[in-house]
Amino acid sequence: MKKKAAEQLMEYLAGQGLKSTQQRDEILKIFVGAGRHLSAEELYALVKKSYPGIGYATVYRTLKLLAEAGLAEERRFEDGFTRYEYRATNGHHDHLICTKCGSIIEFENARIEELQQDVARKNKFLVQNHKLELYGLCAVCQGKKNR
Amino acid sequence: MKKKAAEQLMEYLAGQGLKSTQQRDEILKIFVGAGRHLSAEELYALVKKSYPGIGYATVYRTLKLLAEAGLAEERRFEDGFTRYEYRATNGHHDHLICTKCGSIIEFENARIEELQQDVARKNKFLVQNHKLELYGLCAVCQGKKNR
DNA sequence: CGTCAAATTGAAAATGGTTTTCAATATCAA
DNA sequence: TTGATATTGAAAACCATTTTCAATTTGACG
Repeated sequence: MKKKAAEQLMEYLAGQGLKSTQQRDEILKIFVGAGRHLSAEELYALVKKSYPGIGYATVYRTLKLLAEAGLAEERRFEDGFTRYEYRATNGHHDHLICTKCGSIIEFENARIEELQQDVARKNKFLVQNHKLELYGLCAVCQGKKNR
Repeated sequence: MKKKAAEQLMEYLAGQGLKSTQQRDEILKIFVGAGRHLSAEELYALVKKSYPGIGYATVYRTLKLLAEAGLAEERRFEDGFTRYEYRATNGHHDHLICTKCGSIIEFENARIEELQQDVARKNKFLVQNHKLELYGLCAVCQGKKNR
């Protein structure tokens, strides 16, 4: 029984006494439709096409809003700026990030998660969330010659 | 046969045609002495005590230099700014980071590393380095009441 | 030892991603 | 409709980090 993203946003807004706006709907639609990790800048460029009047600030604000609403996840990789990923129903996952072309592959590994819990337990640490990123070369980029 | 940090820096500088300066020596000494992850700001404050004339820019520049020389490792956690860690002889390790007090616990887990390689292999990905961070509450902070 | 080109420094200005301000506009409960 | 309140876009502000630039150090060479 998956809830539609638009619907989920609506509920969150209502619950917080916030308002539904054209901009928020449009941004969410494009964000979900993109189906990949987007930076505020990339999303701004995309939204601009169908909603030319959109402002940079609104994209930033909406992205944070979506994160609060549980619709987006904020991620900071090593390239300096924050990216957001649509939080679909599929659970947590980690990333393989190509340092050459920037492509991102997602993966999940239950055994690794368990081992993480073991480590936390040994340190009497209560894990709220975690981040695992493997940086390197994707299959395509390994083939290319350097430089 | 561990090499002294100061010596290692000297060698790097010589090899690169760079110069040894009082500031660099002082910064390195304090950095190594601190024995923990430091942001540029924190290090600047520490160095200021024994070398009041030090400039912010010099600390930033030296930190990058130390990273290039292999003496420091650059890390970006989720708190917005970059921290540096003295790269001792002990190998790679990952982090448990307390979201309340900011304390950092290091750990190593060979089995997790192996599983990461398995994941990479399955995706024909060549790992150059990785980052694993568990965010949550340390033992001390779990005891405190909220707010 | 002096010289002097080249590297380094500190202060201040610049950068660049992100956030805030503010006046104008849109939303929505009544 | 109205009115109180949230939202928007543009521009300014933020803030960690980087760069600029004139003055100062460093170190190879004579």
